[in-house]
Amino acid sequence: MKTGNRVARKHVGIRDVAAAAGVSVTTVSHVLNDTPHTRTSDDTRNRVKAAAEELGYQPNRLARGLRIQASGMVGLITEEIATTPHAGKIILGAQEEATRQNLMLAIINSSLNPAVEIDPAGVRAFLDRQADGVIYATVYHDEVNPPEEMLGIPAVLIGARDARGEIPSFMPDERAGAASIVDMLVAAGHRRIAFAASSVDVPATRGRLLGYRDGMLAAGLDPDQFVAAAEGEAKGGYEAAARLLDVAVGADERPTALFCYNDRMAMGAYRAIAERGLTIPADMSVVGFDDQDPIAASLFPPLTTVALPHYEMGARAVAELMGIIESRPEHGLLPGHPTLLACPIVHRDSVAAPSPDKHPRASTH
Amino acid sequence: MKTGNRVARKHVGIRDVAAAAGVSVTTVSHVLNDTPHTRTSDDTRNRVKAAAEELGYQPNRLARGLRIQASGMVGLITEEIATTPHAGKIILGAQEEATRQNLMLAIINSSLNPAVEIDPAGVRAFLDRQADGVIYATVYHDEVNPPEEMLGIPAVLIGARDARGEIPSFMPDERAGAASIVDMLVAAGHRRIAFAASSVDVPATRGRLLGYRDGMLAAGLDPDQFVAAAEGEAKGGYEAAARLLDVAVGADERPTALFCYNDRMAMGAYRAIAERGLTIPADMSVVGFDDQDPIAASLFPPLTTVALPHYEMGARAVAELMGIIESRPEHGLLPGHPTLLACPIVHRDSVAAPSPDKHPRASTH
DNA sequence: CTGAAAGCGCTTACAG
DNA sequence: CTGAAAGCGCTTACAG
Repeated sequence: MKTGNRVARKHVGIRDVAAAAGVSVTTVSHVLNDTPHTRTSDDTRNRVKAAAEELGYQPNRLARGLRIQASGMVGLITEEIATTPHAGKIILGAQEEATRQNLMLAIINSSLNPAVEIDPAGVRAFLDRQADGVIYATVYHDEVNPPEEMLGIPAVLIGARDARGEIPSFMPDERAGAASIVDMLVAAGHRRIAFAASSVDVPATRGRLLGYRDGMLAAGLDPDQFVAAAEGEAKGGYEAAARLLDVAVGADERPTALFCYNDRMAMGAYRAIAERGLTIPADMSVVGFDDQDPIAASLFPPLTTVALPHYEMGARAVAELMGIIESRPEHGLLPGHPTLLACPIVHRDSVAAPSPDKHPRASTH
Repeated sequence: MKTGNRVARKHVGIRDVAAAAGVSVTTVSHVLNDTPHTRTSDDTRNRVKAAAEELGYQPNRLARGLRIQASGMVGLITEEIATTPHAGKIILGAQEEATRQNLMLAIINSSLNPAVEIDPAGVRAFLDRQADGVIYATVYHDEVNPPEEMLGIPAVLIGARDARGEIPSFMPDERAGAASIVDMLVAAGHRRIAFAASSVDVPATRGRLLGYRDGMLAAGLDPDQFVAAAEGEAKGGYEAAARLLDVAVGADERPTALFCYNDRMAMGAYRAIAERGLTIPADMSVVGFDDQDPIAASLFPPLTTVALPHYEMGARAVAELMGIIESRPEHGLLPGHPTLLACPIVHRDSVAAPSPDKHPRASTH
């Protein structure tokens, strides 16, 4: 009993399966892995599978990894992003795609905020751990200089393009997203569409402003008339909205729709609008950007906004990484040409057609 | 050249270091790992270290793991939590503590929301990968029934206690947090402190209500007079606040402070208060719970609230896990007795002393 | 103080 | 169709 039970709970290895099935470990490996170019009699296969099942055999991935020189693990480095709201969706997208690809996702948060220089420490940590590839997700930068460590290995960027043009990347198409929501406003009948811009110079600031201008121009509208910039927070939204609403007191000159740089600004704008006795969306439509949880859905009324493709960036990044690892870059994606991912509009209740009937003067002008 | 360069970029192993230093791999291993009970001459040590440095040697963790039967990786399973706002901080805390412990953190999101039964799939995935231990983080449940897979291995729970009482866990001390913020309100001079409770029956609902009552009772105040329950969202906060404010129209009977079940409800309460022409905090102090980003800081005025110890739960969980792995449970923590972590107050600008001077009648009553 | 050798649990030419 | 054997890169008794 002493001898027998001592090993009873021991880990069952391929050797145990082989013994149980009365075959060699070679054969066990072949049938369990469906090794190509290998024939095995049905009888043998069944015996092996039954034995493996019976013993609850789980191949040791460490041993397998050592042998085939691949850990089956990819690393995700998030740059201050784990703390950033809803960037959890990048992690979620990456993790779920990793599972689909039979990969394990490990993560490291980079404390450094390099703006343009990527922190090599996280990359090295993953390399020490035999990661098969690495994803570096930044808060939205334009260009980034990846460290040397990233150049020799399968790598992909999220939220920033590689300045050297060697590493593939995925970024949100903020410009097109912004343009699409002004298109939507135009289609709803709005002509005086204001933009509460951000005063901080980040790529998103430029992209969304450009998109606003695209949309206005496409509709034959003046892209300069109703633009005010302020800090990209609730307070800034309040200020920008106040300025935009107060330039023209008359309802027939006032914007009928307000596009805010982000949802937090929209939150502030809601207040400025309420203070002026105006109702959303009856008197004023407002839209945001980010689909930031829990703001967008919690506002009165719930905010129509454009969503960032966080989940998709995470998922696409690991799919692409897997492609590189197996050296078949997805869709022949060109390194250095970042892939822009669509930012879809999320329709809620803050948009309505303008109501000229309430201000008949507008039509007599 | 052909022969020489072919292997130039090849991975450098312990054998290469041994050769370069003119010693055996045994010795290299001993000096690089500072193996206990092992003497090595300083001269040899230096040669080995220099050689390792020179060659840029990085031990292969897979090989090491296979040999010592420990992957150096721990798994974090998050139950729908990756999507949940600011739970990213659990991941962050776990990751940073893992790095401190020289562990790698891998994550899996559990799609299943079992309420009381934990999804074993994630646990199994980690076991297949030779994880040294597993952390399961739930959205706040009271008790949970871990699958058999978790029983035999180092494991810890976040946000829920093990019904069987075998797995250690960390949970926020919501009750004490709630009590502490009413204490604070009392200290600021408030006596009529209302509570906008949640109508959904989750542990947090009970804990926070209990804490409110503790605080009121401790101050000799009636814990039943000003309580209204509604959905734990902005809308519910609006409704509950409206009810609480309208019961007594007179300023001398109205609550002077409102404690909301969570920050989203506080967001709605802000609106109800503004609609009644009241100012925060001059006419009405309001506090929330969760310190939910970006609501709490974005409100006008910024909301004083109580924070959940997300980062700490993540960090403590991996520290405890490491203790179990090395079989020295931290502080002799008793399994089954969950460790309650403090929920600190985050002071912002939504609290002031009540202003009886504005309503002199109050003192003449 | 140092090293030869076994072995962790797999995969994979290679031979039969 | 099947198996014996080498080897992935380490660590660790054990011997000297």
